[in-house]
Amino acid sequence: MDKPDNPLTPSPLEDHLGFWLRFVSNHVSGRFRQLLEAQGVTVTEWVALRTLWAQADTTHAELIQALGMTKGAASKVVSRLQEKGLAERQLADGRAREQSLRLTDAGKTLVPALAALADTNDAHFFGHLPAAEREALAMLMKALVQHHQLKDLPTD
Amino acid sequence: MDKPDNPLTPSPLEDHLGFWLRFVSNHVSGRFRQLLEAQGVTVTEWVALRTLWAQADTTHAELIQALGMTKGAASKVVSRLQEKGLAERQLADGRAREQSLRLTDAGKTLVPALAALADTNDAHFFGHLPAAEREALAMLMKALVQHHQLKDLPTD
DNA sequence: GCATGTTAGTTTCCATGGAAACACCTGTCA
DNA sequence: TGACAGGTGTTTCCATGGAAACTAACATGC
Repeated sequence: MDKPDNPLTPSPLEDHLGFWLRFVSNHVSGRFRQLLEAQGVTVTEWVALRTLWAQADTTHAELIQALGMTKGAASKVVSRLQEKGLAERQLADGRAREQSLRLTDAGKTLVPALAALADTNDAHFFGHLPAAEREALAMLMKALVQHHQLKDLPTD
Repeated sequence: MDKPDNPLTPSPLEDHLGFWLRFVSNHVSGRFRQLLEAQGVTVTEWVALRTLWAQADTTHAELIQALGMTKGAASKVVSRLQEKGLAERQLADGRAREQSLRLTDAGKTLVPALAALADTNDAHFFGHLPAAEREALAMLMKALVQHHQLKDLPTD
């Protein structure tokens, strides 16, 4: 955090809060990725599935928003889910272009199982912390989001 | 964090600490990525440059460790840095295979500038927080790393 | 009705990283 | 010395995502 006293001796990576956040965050989602992998699903696909679950008929635009990806990438995610038989595209009523996205029965069955993995993973990493500490961390993250008006989650 | 009362209603993504960590972390490194991009460097390349800076003659193995990537990917990073004229490979004395990696003069000039960007970015996101809060967050992240024995930073 | 600009979604091209095959060096042991 | 096991680094192949070109449908004005 502190400014280097001398530009010739750049501050070490570990001096940055961003470094530690990224370090932990990458491990958390990395482990989650492995759990999902065993179910044949990527993290991106999980977010998409979770989004489609939340709302019966989801718009392509809404999915883009939820995934924080470009429309091209989002389109490909849907195609992958379709190939896996987990979701399907349907034409919105009357429209010949706008789609409404929805889970297949297989998708509907899978989501709760994957959600359990997400719960498990979060518990694995943070379960040992006292509730107050977890709450404080969540509050701080949300405050940062609020303070900087951070919008959608960039998948990166 | 809390277990869902009913598996049919999976807990929302936002209930997970991992979600918020990832949300913030991705924004932090996303913004940093943009800053670096203006200098023609990727985040991975920055970490590599910073590593080579810290130690005059770095081993390929040490770089792999620092980047948290596979040796193949690390090899490609070095090639990119070489093409950009920022680093170079040299054969370790006597050896015909083992390399010692080092910055070029251009690389040495660039690192402090990029380090300033890193400082700037961290300050941008966390500078408004009281020092105690920043410290607490850093401590918590380091404690998590310690508790779970997290090793190198997975680039993801 | 139809031309034209806009919008929704797809496809193509490129960059990056993991996995694994590959190429080659080094050390050891017979 | 010479085979061979293990280590070091590169290359190839594949998956994923961004950027932008592209396609098709829709709306609007004439």
